[in-house]
Amino acid sequence: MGRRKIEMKRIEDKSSRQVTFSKRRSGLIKKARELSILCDVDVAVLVFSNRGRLYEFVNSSSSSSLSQILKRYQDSTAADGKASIAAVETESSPSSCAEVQTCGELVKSVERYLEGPELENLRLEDFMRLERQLADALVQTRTRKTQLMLESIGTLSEQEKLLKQENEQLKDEVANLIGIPKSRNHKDLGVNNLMEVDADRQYSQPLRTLPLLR
Amino acid sequence: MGRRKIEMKRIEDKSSRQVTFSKRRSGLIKKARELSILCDVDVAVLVFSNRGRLYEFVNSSSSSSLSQILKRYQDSTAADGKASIAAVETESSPSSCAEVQTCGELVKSVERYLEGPELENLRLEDFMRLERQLADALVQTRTRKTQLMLESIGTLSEQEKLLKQENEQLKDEVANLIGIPKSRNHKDLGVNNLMEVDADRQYSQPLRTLPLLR
DNA sequence: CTATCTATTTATAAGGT
DNA sequence: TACCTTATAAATAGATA
Repeated sequence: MGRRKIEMKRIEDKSSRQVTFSKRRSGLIKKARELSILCDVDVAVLVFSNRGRLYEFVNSSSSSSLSQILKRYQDSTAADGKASIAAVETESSPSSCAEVQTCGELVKSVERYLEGPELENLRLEDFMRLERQLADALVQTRTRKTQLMLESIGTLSEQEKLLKQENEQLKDEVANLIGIPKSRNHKDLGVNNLMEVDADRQYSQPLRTLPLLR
Repeated sequence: MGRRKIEMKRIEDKSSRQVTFSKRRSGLIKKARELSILCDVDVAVLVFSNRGRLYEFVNSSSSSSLSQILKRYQDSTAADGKASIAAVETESSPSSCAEVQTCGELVKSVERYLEGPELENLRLEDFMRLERQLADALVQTRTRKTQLMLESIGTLSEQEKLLKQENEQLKDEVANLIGIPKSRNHKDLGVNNLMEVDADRQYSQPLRTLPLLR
């Protein structure tokens, strides 16, 4: 429904993809709103941009747990967004494995709690409270996980940069030792090229999947 | 975009509302699919019909936590459905308040875990595992909550039945004692009618809102 | 990037089968 | 009930500011 028909495949041109994203996203959310009004039903639409931003529609009349879940989800991503800014300037990931014991203990207590016989003796109110608190814990856990992922990415990209510099230096040294047969030609330095490709992969893949893993 | 423009408000005619629901729902999902393809982004659309049926679109390329959350959500509601059948034949809710201590302890350990300084020393893998386990715990908690709600409803409906029987007996006794002015007429026994209405409300309202509270 | 402007395509309301 | 038809409303692709 424009000047001409378009193929149903990924739009390759970045800027027109962005424009289409903006237009169609608002169109989708408008349609969702109309559907919920005209037909008096609950509708939720979530759209994640490739940069991890969340655009959502949830009709307000649904005070259902669905909207609560989605709101929580939104909150967690909002928190992540702030975390991502902070994470860049954080020092490299500590990865001390000493405290895993604590994690195991927590998990065990959760499992004990949910599987033990005392489960039968709790009241509805207790479960509603527990539900809220578990959901909050889950949000916080996810936020921390994303933070760690961003830190990993930062560390890896630093390492990549250092390796590239080192490679350049080594190439220069090799060229000097041999005697400059040709100027720096990337094609005949297979090993170094492979390393660069590997480094790129480590750097870019987490970025592509990260918004999905929150 | 039809033969004529329509007002943006709930369609009152039931059958044309149903037709519009069907058409616009599929339109919305088509648009969501197109957006996800053209712009290479993750999109989720959830539509709940008034009869509780869920129509969804989640673009398949996202093995994301979003679809996982929604799948979990679906699973938990499916599990709840089975629980509802079993819950009717369960005995009345125990509501022993003795074990709340355990609940508080669990919550505290979760909070301690997420707020304490040892949080900084855990690795990414630990948080991914913790996330899964918290999500599972959340699903189980929600299932148990729904079960308890259904049990409450069952108990209330039992009580209602017993109260009605008792009322009938009392009416008969009163009629016999006074001397049978008229045969059992419901209209002039205002108090009993009020009780019946109340009992009905307690029974039917939770049923109507329950799917939203899962 | 954001907003407007139209020629077109697309969605769909009303009606028919 | 569910699926066609078609006139019309709405969305939007591409261009332009």
